[in-house]
Amino acid sequence: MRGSNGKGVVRRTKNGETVAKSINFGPLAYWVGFNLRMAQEAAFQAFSHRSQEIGESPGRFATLTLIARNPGISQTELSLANGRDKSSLTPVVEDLVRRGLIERKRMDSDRRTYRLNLTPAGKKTLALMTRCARRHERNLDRIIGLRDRKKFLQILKRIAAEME
Amino acid sequence: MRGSNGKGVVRRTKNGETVAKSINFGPLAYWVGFNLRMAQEAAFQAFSHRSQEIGESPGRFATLTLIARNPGISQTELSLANGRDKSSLTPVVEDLVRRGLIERKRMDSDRRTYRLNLTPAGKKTLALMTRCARRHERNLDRIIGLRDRKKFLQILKRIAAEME
DNA sequence: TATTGTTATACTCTATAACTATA
DNA sequence: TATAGTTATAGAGTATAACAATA
Repeated sequence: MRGSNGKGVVRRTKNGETVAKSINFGPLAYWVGFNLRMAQEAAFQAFSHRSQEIGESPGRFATLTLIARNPGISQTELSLANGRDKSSLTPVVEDLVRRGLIERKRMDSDRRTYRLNLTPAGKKTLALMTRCARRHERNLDRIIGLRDRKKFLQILKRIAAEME
Repeated sequence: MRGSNGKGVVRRTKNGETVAKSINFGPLAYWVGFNLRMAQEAAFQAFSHRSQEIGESPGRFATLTLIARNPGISQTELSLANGRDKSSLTPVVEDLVRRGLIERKRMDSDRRTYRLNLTPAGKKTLALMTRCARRHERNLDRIIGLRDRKKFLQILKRIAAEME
């Protein structure tokens, strides 16, 4: 959430002036849906910036982690695992192969299917991104507070699982 | 989160079969960042579907609410309020004017600026969307539980405000 | 010179449908 | 016929930079 804090807007002009104008957010202020989106955008953007420092994107991180944890996973399984259509995965896999982070092997038992695995370079990159993610998580933990973290996570999982 | 529940993937084939394959999410399972994204996507998509029934998108809803609550707001103020660049707002405002939901008036004191206001039709549409959002919120409340709602909302607001 | 809003343009991420090759 | 993965294509949603009108 850039430039907004839920109560007002702070605007900075080019010559360094600061102009504050109070904005009424109405019901948006107390609705979970809106605040969930704002929180996610802020967190996602922060993680994006960290990832950029090592030349990767948040999406690549999830993909590499899933391949690392499920060696030999197929593209269809992978696309189901993160809830995207398999066609969306094609350019991602292509990019990761091109940059030598993963390798694809045809299955012998079913030659339509590819098995995906990390290369040593992919493992190295994943390790870098994982450190990056841990710093990000520490930052989130600081904001959330350790006492409430478990409950907060539980609720997020329930929303993802039970939303109609 | 389609097809995934954080532990496994359930896949339905065309002839009605169900194939379950267990997926290891590794650290993604307990990281707040990832689960925040999954929760937001699930909630956003559910709200999208509800909105579509009345022919609007979630983004239009926030825009209309901000105009309703801040009559005469300018486009720059509006774009700052929801953290987007003003150029992103141009096609949105254009669309809302074209469909007769808002009106623009040049300010007399500064003729570069437009004041935005809802038309009666815009108020009617916003009322519809607000009912739609309340149903969505009730669904979220059911999942979160009333006892934890306040705390959960506080944490979301802190993340949006304090994320680096 | 600075600001408001527009335009031109491009990028990311995603989906649908039609395709191929295999089964 | 059905499935794995690819291609072509399109649609949201967003950003940056340059611009005209106005201040």
